[in-house]
Amino acid sequence: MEKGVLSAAAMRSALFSQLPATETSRLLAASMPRQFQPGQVLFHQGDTSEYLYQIVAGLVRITQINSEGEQITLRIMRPGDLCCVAAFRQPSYPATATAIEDTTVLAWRVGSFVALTQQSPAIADNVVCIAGDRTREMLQRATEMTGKCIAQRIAASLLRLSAQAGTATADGIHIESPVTRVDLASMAGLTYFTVSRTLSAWQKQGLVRSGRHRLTILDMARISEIAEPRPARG
Amino acid sequence: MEKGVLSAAAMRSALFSQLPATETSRLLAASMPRQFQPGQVLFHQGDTSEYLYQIVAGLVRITQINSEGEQITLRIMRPGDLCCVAAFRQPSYPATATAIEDTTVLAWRVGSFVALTQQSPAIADNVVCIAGDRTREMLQRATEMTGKCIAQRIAASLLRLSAQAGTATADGIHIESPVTRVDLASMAGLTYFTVSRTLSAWQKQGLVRSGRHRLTILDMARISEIAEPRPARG
DNA sequence: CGACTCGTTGAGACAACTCAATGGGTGTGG
DNA sequence: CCACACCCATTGAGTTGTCTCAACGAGTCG
Repeated sequence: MEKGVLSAAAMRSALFSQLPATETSRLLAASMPRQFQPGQVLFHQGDTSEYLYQIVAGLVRITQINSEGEQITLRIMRPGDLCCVAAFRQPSYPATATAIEDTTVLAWRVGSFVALTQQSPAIADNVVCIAGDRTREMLQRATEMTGKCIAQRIAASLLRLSAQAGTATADGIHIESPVTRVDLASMAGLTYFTVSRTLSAWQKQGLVRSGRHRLTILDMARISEIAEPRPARG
Repeated sequence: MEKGVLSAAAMRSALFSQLPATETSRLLAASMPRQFQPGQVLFHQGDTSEYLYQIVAGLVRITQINSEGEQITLRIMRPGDLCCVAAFRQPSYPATATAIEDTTVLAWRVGSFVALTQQSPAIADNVVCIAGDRTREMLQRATEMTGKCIAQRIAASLLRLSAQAGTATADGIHIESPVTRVDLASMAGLTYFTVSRTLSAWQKQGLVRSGRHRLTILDMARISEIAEPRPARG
């Protein structure tokens, strides 16, 4: 990918949002473009945090190992997302990031990135926004996981997944190849089998269309309703 | 509480950490001390976010309503904690905060706090640190909840609770009155009864001492081991 | 066309939930 | 000072729902 295209793509992101031109160029100047192939790991859980990544193209799966030794998919990162806010001022990465498509990122050394935020209130402000957003999402996720009803957890994970890795089509939201129901299961903290059963049932009801390596949400409204039975207060 | 004491207490916190004197006084000048009695609500989930709070004394329970309509305890906030980072640049509070002891806070209007962070890189830096920390914690929590084994979830919640609301005694970590096993159940996403059963079993093994409105962790090491069976990989 | 992989489905086991009843502290009023 | 009532915690029995494991079916690739 060419440098101009790369920075153009990067600038449509929360990190670069509403930044004065000087800050934008400082950020870009300090960044290093890097490429990852599917399966390549950007960083491992527990590694000393050296780099921050802004995803420009591709898809990245963020996983954590739970106490039973299973890989839990926390979220899918897409172009525009900043990886990983939780490591920002921490000694080590809290999770593992794996490219699941050909992925292009801008990388910053943690030290230089911190220096930039300290020099530029505008950048710092954007980082704070992103961090708040991410915290809120994880808060939400932690709450969702406490629900007893499995269908709700699957529906909630499905919504999350569709927002993070879905593409809109005529039929509905389409979730493509590298993201399988294995991801769905590991996001919802369930078995494979249970997810498969639930999706089968939903398919019979016309809520989703599910197949080999692909998944389409046909009736977004009802999936949302399953995830959140009583329309959220507030 | 007197103003001097109040600010002295506030300054031993992540928000004020390593702040130049000018920033400290600006923060303090913009703050308003407020008092809450047990049961009083600092803010409700879904309310427009008007204030940020730094807890100076007391204890605050952060809860969220899950899709089944149950109150989930997300964490307990203690003196030094900043409430709530997740609302920082968000239109509404993502959770409800309730005082569970007589609680003193410093409050900032969101607008003036944002202005301060935009003027002061040092403050912004601290906020980012706090947000990163909180995100990491919730990330961890979301992962813990995916575990099938109930004992692990209870143990993990117990550790979290003891860190957030425990006091060290000769016997072990003591978790006192306003935090009951109802909290523990709602943190772990379990029923009352299941938590009670598990704690009984642990009491027989001498891991905890559990009673009316009080709970002491006697064998921290083994509780940790239950929470994290295979010592976390690095 | 055959081998392989991914997804579905079924039967049985087991663990947590539901609900009800009992036990034990704590505080109050006689 | 004792007895009662109340609240919190414990325990038990039955039910439900997910997990485990195994076999089957379908789609994909060579």
